[in-house]
Amino acid sequence: MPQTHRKRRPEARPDEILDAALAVFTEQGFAQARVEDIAKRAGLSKGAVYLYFPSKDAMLSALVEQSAGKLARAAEQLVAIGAPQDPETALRSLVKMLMTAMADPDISAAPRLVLTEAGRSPEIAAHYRSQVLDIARRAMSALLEAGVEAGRFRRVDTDALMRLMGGPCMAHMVLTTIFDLQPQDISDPADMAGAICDLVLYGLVPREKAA
Amino acid sequence: MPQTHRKRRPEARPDEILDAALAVFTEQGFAQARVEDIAKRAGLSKGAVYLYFPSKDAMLSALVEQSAGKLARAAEQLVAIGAPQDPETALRSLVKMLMTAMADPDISAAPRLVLTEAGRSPEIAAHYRSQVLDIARRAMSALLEAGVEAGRFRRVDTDALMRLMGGPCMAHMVLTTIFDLQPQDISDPADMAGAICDLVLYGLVPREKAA
DNA sequence: GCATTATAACTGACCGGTCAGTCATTAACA
DNA sequence: TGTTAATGACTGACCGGTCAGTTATAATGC
Repeated sequence: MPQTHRKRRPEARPDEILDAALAVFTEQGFAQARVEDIAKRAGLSKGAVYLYFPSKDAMLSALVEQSAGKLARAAEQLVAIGAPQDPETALRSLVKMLMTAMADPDISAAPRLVLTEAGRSPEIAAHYRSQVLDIARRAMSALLEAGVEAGRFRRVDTDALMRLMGGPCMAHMVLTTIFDLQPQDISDPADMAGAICDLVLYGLVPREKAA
Repeated sequence: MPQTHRKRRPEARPDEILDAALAVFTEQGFAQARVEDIAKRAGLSKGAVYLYFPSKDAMLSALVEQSAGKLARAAEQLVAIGAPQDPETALRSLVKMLMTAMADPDISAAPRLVLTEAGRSPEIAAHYRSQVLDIARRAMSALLEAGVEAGRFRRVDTDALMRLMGGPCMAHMVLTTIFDLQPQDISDPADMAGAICDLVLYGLVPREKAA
């Protein structure tokens, strides 16, 4: 048997397995994904996977843990830098970033898994909630406060604003990845982000006719 | 009635089975739900279920088919009646209805199943897309057009507006049912709908400072 | 009315396939 | 030679779907 010299790299294994797991979970969904397929893709046998993870569920948890917060922290940083100078531009950048991220299957893979699997696993839900939703909420709250302070924003409800910005991004993800709408059927994420920010910033009712 | 052994009621069976299926799917998720449990809950044996449905998948499809469109048609009707007279109030009513529906676990059960299972079953996705999304889009488009005609709304992008109204409702559903946020952790759906409509109608930027 | 036959609703043991997780064994090093 | 990484055949549980058999009800004959 020709020696595949790809052995003895225990340090790198966990990440390799998680990469493979993300790919297979994304392609097949968690329940349909077979551990053996994950192992194959990582260049291992099934048994070896169990040297690094105690169960299939643990792989999902680790995956969520790894990717959860990455995006939220990026958003947090973007707000921290941009909001004090120009809250409006910061808001636009934030939505554009989020929308673009959700349109990218690689980036949205983990949130998508959470969406479909969190109902089955309360601990994943709780983890995601604290690691992502809470961070995002803090960032949005800070952004809004900066805008209000600067007299650029009305003092509105943080949660309403958060859902108004986050909801459409989630919708974009659902439409493209779950309902499988193709790019030609759906607006470019950056354009959509722009249109949504325009609407939220300036309102549906014309300015000259404000009630 | 004297006969507690309620048997032989073939006419009522399919609906009884679907009711049971919805309950079990909602509690356990589709993959985890056992056909035998559905049968038990419907007061039947597993075999009998297969007299009425050819497969477990068929039960899910029938369920989606049954409930899909109900909400969309209600929305369509609400718009058809309200939009010509007062587009702004119609929009508010529409969002309130949607948000309240998504906050009710019984009503949102089917959409939630679609969200988690559509990725696995392209035909369910396609069906939901044509029966619900397309109807909703037409209604929103008509509402927007009526408002523009009446000079009450700016002419904005239909899809952006749709996502801006639908996204937060979906978010509400996800937060309450998937992340299991309790009523005390989250705004009342009607209040949230009001806050969101206020924001979208009048914009985040104060009127007196319009750019 | 009552007995007999026919029919359709229903049952639940069973089959076949799948797959997470285990473990005896082997290969690769030091 | 001892240790560690890795293998993959195997186990056991699970569950969707089937079907031979059972039972309630209706139809028919007398």
